[in-house]
Amino acid sequence: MAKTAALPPLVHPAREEITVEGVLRALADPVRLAIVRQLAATDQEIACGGLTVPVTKSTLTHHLSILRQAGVVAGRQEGTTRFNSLRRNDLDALFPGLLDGVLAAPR
Amino acid sequence: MAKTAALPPLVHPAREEITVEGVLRALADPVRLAIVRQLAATDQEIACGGLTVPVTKSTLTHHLSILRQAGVVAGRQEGTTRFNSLRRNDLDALFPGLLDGVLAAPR
DNA sequence: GTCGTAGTTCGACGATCACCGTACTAAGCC
DNA sequence: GGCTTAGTACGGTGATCGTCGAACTACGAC
Repeated sequence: MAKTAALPPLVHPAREEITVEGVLRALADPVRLAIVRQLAATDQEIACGGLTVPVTKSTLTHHLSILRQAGVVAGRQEGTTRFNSLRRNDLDALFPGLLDGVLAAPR
Repeated sequence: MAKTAALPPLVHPAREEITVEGVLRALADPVRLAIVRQLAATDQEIACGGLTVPVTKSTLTHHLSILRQAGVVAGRQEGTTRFNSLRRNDLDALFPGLLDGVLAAPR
């Protein structure tokens, strides 16, 4: 049948749907924090394969899914590649200072 | 024998010992977030019994212990009463904006 | 002394979570 | 067509977590 629009269900919460607790929960994991730091450091999209994390692909997918559902990162599909970016605007608007405070941390 | 100094084992991490991840983990729970919000709202010490949370005393003790170990709250013993306060200075110094961002959240 | 109050400690239980390997789909290239 | 690469979906497992009740300690008042 109509074949296309193949991929992108890719659900993201609207800005109003993002909760502090969800964001905190998402950030409260070393792997996910590392992902967020990398996204924040480059300030541009990074494909899954471009992220440096000490877990397997399936676990990485899991973490990205959590970050996406929490509203921390956005995903954009292009071919077989999924580009991830930080939803800095939304987070700064909702919780001003939170992200910067986290990223300002010593490590 | 030497009778006193009865109280304060009560370990708190030094400011340098506080980690972002620990703080995020501590805040990533509805009950603990409620505790922090109450402490921030009154901006003064609150005894365990003065906190309004939907859990039993033993669970409350557990949550306060986690918050204390993470460096989010400080505990001061006085008689049988334990007074808890937010370590706002330390948190603001380490992660400027983090706490305010969390507290600024809609709910 | 006895009693009540404030809070902690100790299991224990159920739920959630992070992690993995395997199997799978989709796109691009030969 | 077949092959490879990018990433997801599906169990499954072991660990951690939030919760509770019961037993306990410490202080204060009577």
